[in-house]
Amino acid sequence: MQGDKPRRPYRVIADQILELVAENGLAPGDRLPAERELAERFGVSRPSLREALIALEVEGRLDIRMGSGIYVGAPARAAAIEGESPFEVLQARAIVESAIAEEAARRCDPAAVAAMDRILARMAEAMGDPARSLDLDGAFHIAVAMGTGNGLLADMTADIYRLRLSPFFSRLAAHFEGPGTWRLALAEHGAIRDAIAAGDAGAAREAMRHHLTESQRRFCGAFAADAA
Amino acid sequence: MQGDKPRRPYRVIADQILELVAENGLAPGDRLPAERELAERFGVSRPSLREALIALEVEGRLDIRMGSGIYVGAPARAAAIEGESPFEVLQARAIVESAIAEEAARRCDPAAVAAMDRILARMAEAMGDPARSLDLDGAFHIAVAMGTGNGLLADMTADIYRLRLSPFFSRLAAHFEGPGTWRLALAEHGAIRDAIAAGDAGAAREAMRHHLTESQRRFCGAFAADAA
DNA sequence: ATGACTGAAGTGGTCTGACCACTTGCCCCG
DNA sequence: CGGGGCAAGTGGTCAGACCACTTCAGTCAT
Repeated sequence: MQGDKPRRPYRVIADQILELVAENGLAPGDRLPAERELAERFGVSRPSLREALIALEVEGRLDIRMGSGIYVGAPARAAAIEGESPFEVLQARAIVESAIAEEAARRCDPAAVAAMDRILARMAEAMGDPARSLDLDGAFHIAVAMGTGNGLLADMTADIYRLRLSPFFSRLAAHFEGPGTWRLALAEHGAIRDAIAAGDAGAAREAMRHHLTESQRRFCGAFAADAA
Repeated sequence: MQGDKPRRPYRVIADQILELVAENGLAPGDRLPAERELAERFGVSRPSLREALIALEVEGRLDIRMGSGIYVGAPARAAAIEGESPFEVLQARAIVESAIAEEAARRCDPAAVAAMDRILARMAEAMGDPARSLDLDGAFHIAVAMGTGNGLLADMTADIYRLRLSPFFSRLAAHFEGPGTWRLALAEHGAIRDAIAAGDAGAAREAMRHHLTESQRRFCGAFAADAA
């Protein structure tokens, strides 16, 4: 049972770094202590510390300059990522991905449909494996976006999906995701695929909205159970 | 002037990893070679290789499991996409922002409409100032997204608009943006605002699509002039 | 023949200590 | 006062060792 995925070790250190930033009231552009000092302070080796720093840099929270030091990054990106609630994520997905599915149906690209088919086949095989199911769920949504032939839309879909994968969201989702719900999702995916393959823009839009609305409904049920 | 920021060393290795994934047709869930093998293959030390792996994990492109291996991550980004072309940006905007305008009209939030009004008034005053017009254009689109009451949608709108502000895009756009076109844009914005205020979802959707399609048409004209 | 347990091999995670490349600041000289 | 050089401090990388975890294969018991 996958349950709660253990936290990545570099995450633990990364959080300690963020706490230090907060405690010292460091603002964008302010300099953190040197790696050697941070490593000693947190009681870890420098390579381990660096892993955490790189994670934070990738997220835009830090800016690392060779020979110079480590600086607090520009806030815009970081703040945005923290702020979204699961409901906002789901709502945004319903709005955006419905429009994307509609466009994919207009274009009706056989290669995209073939990719969806491959993913659906693998989803069917992966029913007992929640992590795998989740991976393939994301891949399916990206494949739909790829069906628009617009790389930016695919990127955006991936970006929203990534929010779906945040630890908080995942912990709650674990309550309602199982073979039963993945079977439902698979059927809903199939309906989306069929509408796109048929070039039926309205149906594709409705199928995607239905899928994400149902997902939201399932999620709300899980949230209520979590609160109880 | 920031110029070209030198590439982060772990990025270089990360890109090599992504190439390897692409060359071998690896799909989500597929396993990569072990760290030791990858480090040898790329001619780097294992800690350096790990830094790249962690960057890719943070981005959701890889999934690293202790004792098990490195796997291609959930929503593999459309890796082939280098940079979004202006046409892709405009198309994506038409698709996504139309859906957003539709949702804003459904919600019909008076505060959002008031915000749009304020921006439109300032746009009218700013006709002779292209930079100001551009700022206000962006602000208007974000205000529409705020009308959905969904912070993530507002963020996404801001993110796409940011692409609109890229140097390449701006250079081309400068050919067709002037008081005449800003007057047209203002009128189009007005139509969007009116549809949203009236709670007419269909009209809002069409007004936004018309605005962005017209913007695209104006842009295509500029592109042709640039090529000549 | 099947299932469970154990051990080995392979995996990622971490450390130490050394060295390299880059940046910044200070001092000296013209 | 300005420019150049050097030292100190910074991040970047490496090699080699060891640890914790996972997976798979083989063996034993039922």
